[in-house]
Amino acid sequence: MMKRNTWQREAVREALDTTEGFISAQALHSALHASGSPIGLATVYRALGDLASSGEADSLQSPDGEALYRACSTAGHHHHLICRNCGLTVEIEATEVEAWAKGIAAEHGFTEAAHVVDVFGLCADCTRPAATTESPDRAG
Amino acid sequence: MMKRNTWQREAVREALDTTEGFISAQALHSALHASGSPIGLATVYRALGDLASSGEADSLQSPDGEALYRACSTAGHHHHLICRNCGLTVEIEATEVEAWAKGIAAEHGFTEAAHVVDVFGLCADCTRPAATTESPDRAG
DNA sequence: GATGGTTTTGACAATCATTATCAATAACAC
DNA sequence: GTGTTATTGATAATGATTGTCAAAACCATC
Ligand SMILES: [Zn+2]
Ligand SMILES: [Zn+2]
Ligand SMILES: [Zn+2]
Ligand SMILES: [Zn+2]
Repeated sequence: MMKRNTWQREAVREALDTTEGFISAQALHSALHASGSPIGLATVYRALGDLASSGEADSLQSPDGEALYRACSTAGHHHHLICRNCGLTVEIEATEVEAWAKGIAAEHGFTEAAHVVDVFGLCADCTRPAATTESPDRAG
Repeated sequence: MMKRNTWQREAVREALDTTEGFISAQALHSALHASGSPIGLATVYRALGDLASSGEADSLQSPDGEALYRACSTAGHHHHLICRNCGLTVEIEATEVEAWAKGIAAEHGFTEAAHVVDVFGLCADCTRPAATTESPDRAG
């Protein structure tokens, strides 16, 4: 079962690359359609799933259970600092946490420890006194 | 709009208390029904939502986007070490992680930082060579 | 360039968790 | 007890994700 290259997969990869922050499969599909692509929704789901499992994309569950994806720039294992207002995402290393997680697991007799570590907050821009009434757009 | 006490809410709280590890709204509803309670599904969802937002219960999103709940024994903010096989959960404090999260956020100009930090693994019991063919039950 | 076995696609149906409805019911202050 | 009002629950609605499967696209080979 050899993988084949299709413009659809390439389109998804590219769309994801040009997207700032995390985006849902639905949103990415809309974006592609908006830019004229006739790609199907199911295909976007499949492509994103593949990218995620091959490590080319990061994925996480939004608080309301939606799966979000993001082009992954750092090769190895890493985590994210995400602006909950504009979606801006920073890839971060968490050496301390890696060690801590491993330690706490061992300490309790757990093996094969994996972990979920994400930090959400307001980026510098979004922090500027919301007093200015205007707030940055949410998800492009 | 004053909150009222109903046997339904109490039932949910109790069911959650007697449950080891995290459980979904659907599963908790089934469990209640199984034990003879005629409580409605929507009510279970509402009760769990309330418990979670009042801090009496912890909640997290399972990898497949399901919301899971657990009676919270520790009052303050804390994290979890969860057995991905049997659901056994250990509440853990992580002073280091708190500091790290706060630091990394500030370092990047982020404010109002919150974080999601959970460790998944196999507990000591579940680690015993799966060679014994038999494995502990999943979710009660 | 044509051919053929396979993989991939996509329109649409099917799932499945969660939320919205809204009339009937139960809490509780008086 | 009575009235006001929050709560319940059967059911419909929503919305994301997955399954289906014939048609289309890939690509190694002729
Ligand atoms: Zn922002
Ligand atoms: Zn890590
Ligand atoms: Zn276990
Ligand atoms: Zn914490």
